[in-house]
Amino acid sequence: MTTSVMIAFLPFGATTMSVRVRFAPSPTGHVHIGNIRAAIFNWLFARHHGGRFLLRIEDTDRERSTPEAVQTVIDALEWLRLDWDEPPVYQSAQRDRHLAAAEELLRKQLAYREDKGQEGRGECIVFRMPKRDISFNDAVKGLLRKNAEDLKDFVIVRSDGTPVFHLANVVDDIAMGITHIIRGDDHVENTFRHIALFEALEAPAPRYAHLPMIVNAQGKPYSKRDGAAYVGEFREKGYWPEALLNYLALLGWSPGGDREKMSREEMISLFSLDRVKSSPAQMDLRKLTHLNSLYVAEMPLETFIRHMREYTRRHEWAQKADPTLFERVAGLLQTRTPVFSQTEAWEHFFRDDITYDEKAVRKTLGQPGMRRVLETARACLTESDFSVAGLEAAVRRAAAASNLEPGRLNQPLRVAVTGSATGAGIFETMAVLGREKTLTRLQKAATLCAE
RNA sequence: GCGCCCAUCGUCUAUCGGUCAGGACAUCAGGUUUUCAUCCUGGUAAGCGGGGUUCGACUCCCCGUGGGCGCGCCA
Repeated sequence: MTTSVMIAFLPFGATTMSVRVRFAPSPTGHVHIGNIRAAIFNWLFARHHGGRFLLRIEDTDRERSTPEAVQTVIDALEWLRLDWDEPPVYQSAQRDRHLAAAEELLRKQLAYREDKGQEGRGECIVFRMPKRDISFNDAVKGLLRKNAEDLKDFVIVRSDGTPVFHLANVVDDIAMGITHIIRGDDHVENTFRHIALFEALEAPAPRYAHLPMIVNAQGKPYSKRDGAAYVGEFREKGYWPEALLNYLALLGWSPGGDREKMSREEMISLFSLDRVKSSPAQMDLRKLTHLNSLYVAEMPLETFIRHMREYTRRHEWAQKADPTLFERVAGLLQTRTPVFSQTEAWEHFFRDDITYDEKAVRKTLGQPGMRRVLETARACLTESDFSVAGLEAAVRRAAAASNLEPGRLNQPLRVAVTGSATGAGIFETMAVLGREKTLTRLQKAATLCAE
């Protein structure tokens, strides 16, 4: 018999009780991807069980915990639509409660005052770890056990009178009625202490689930230097929240089988802690981007337009862009936009001057006789209407007139008109660009051509 | 150093003792397309090593090896 039976745990089955989980970030000015992933799992778990998802701001570090930093957390959650069910609890406001708990432990001889000498000035309050083994059944890692001799007493109130993380955390969880704690792997070792605290405070311990870390290619914790690491960065780079949510949910969890792309409703109904892996997962930006492009491609055009307006706002060319033209370009480029921030293919539609890709120019316009070929094309296009079909016919005529196979003229035209060798269909592009711009650019491009 | 945890294609994963070890990203080769991308078809690619248990092990156990986490008056 292990001692774990002596510790009161909340009932095992989530169905017979109302689930209350929490996301408890310390506001630092940014929300790390690993943290938000913990929030996602908590949220999915709560929604799956019809429970409550709560928010607790661990703002005990007064230096860093500015209102702006708190807002960053709120923004991240709102952006991903991880809604919480009760007003946020601010840990800094719970101090009396924390200290009262410490006093109670002191009274019960479960904690003691001590002057540790070191940097401390005066006495701090130390929690007395029970002299026996502690074990608990982690929902993802299984039975975890720690021997008594590996568990040391620890400080719960500093000599300056401020409560330490462990105390605050447990006291708040009790006050908030938390039933399941779903958090990062790095907290596993703390759990033994926390369980002892729950017991000492005569509260049933919640069920624990420790999520594997998100790591980089070197197996180290994923950080800013490995690419985007904060929620805000993903947003800036133009990832769609549904795609990021989907991708992050798949990091360490899988519904089984081949399911990958899922709506949030599907994830909610499929989610379960026992399908969470216990090995670390490596972040793969390429897969995220691929998933994102799928989401972008399938969203309603109006939604795409709305977001592209937002993402292009900082570009000068977009500020004065004709709304109708903007919409037509969006229609042309939606399926080739992996992330909202990728606007290279947009720019030339809205500018008078275009920049030519040197390599593309050399390869196409640099061909002998190209100046005459373009002049012929320009003549044919001048006579054409600017519908897609009309343009295609005109280009075919121009190709024939220059003794070129059908299609051989397309790339030179593309480079002449857009400056680039890649892009949407050339007929569609010219149609959207319109007669005036197309013809002007063709004329201009002649100067870049070989004789 | 001590304690704990982890280990399937390059990456994310499926598999709950019996599978030609499946899917996705990436990659390669074809095809479609007016370019690129998309899309379609196909290919390369995995059970860390060694012992057990079992008729049978990726799956269970043990020992290695490798990696991670923890060991604060940080959170």
